[in-house]
Amino acid sequence: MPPSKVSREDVLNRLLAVFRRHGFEGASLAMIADEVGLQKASLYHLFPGGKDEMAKAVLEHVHAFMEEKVLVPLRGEGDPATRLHAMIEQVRAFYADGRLSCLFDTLSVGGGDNPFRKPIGDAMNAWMDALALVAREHGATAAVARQRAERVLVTIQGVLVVARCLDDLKVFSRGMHELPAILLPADV
Amino acid sequence: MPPSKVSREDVLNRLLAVFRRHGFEGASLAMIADEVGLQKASLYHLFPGGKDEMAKAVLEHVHAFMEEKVLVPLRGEGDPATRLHAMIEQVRAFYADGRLSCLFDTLSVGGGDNPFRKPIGDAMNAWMDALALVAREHGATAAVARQRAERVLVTIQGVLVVARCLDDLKVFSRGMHELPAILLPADV
DNA sequence: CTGGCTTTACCGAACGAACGGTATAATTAA
DNA sequence: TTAATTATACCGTTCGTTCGGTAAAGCCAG
Repeated sequence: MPPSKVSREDVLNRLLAVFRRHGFEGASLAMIADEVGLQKASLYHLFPGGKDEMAKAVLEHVHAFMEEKVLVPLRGEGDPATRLHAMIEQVRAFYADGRLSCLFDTLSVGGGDNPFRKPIGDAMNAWMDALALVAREHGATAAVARQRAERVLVTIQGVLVVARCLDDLKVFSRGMHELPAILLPADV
Repeated sequence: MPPSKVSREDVLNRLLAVFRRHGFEGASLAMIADEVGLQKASLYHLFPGGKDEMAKAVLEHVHAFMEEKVLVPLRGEGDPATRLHAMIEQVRAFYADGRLSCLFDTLSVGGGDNPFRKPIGDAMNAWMDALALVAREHGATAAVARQRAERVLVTIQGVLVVARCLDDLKVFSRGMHELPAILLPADV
């Protein structure tokens, strides 16, 4: 067989870049093929299910990435503050300091019949669980921990949208800076 | 002349509903015509500039609505807490308690060449200014007031995205509940 | 080795459908 | 009649998708 022009990892990362930037409807096959560096027909060889399967695969790819780089460290050893800071650095990198949008945001638009909603919800819930665990270990009750974890996710998604709308990366930086105080406040 | 089937106000509100739900690329003219209750040709009579002009008009419509229902009350008389609560009620209604997405979010996806970015940024800045004014009157310095106003906007945008991704309206409600503590904390 | 066979990765060309957009005629209150 | 408004039909383009086919690497009997 001929050698792959691009590894599957690269293909998924480039698909991620297109979908997070233009959304599902906004990303045309021509645009995708151009960005990935393959012809449309080649994309259908890799993803027989077409555009839907590409987006699904990207969602799974992001989930695996998050599991490895975010959730495992969050659930790991060390004191809560250190683990949270590790997550924050990964989040900074993943969103390029606020320059890139969240795939969950861009792929969750559209009616409730949107087939991406469920995997997105699952991923977000997993993220929230891992954050709540850290808050619990810091001393919060289960209910309070969950509330604080939710605030962290709300802040991350919020700064991404506001930074994009205002075209101001500092909004993102400030938001990241506030996360420790949100999840692990000094009093209890 | 034949009577208008729908008032311009209605047309704009229905356009708003389509764009905030499906985004710009996701909203086809067929879908728009169906939702608005007009034929495509009628839409082009109302908006000769096509889909772009429709989205621009919706943005202006939202801006005018916000100016009247949100910014003016925010800048008006009465104590800061009362004015903020008035805004929160308007926000609740505008987003249908979290069921509807933010037009700024759905129309700001895509590259930086997106023509809607500027009006969106202007609208958000105006909103932030009005919020900062309230915080200032509550006793905060200009810098702190701006920071708190930013947190309010981040929270609103954040809960909208998270509520949509988790399909959980309570996220929105909880976020709205926290806004007074964010903009007008008890100390200072 | 070696030749043929299979498998795999990829591409050019084309498909019908839907896209955004535009003419032009029909309709209708003033 | 007239002018605003809507309806029908259609334009060229792009959409997502499919098909037939090419070429390179692995496999294995001779």
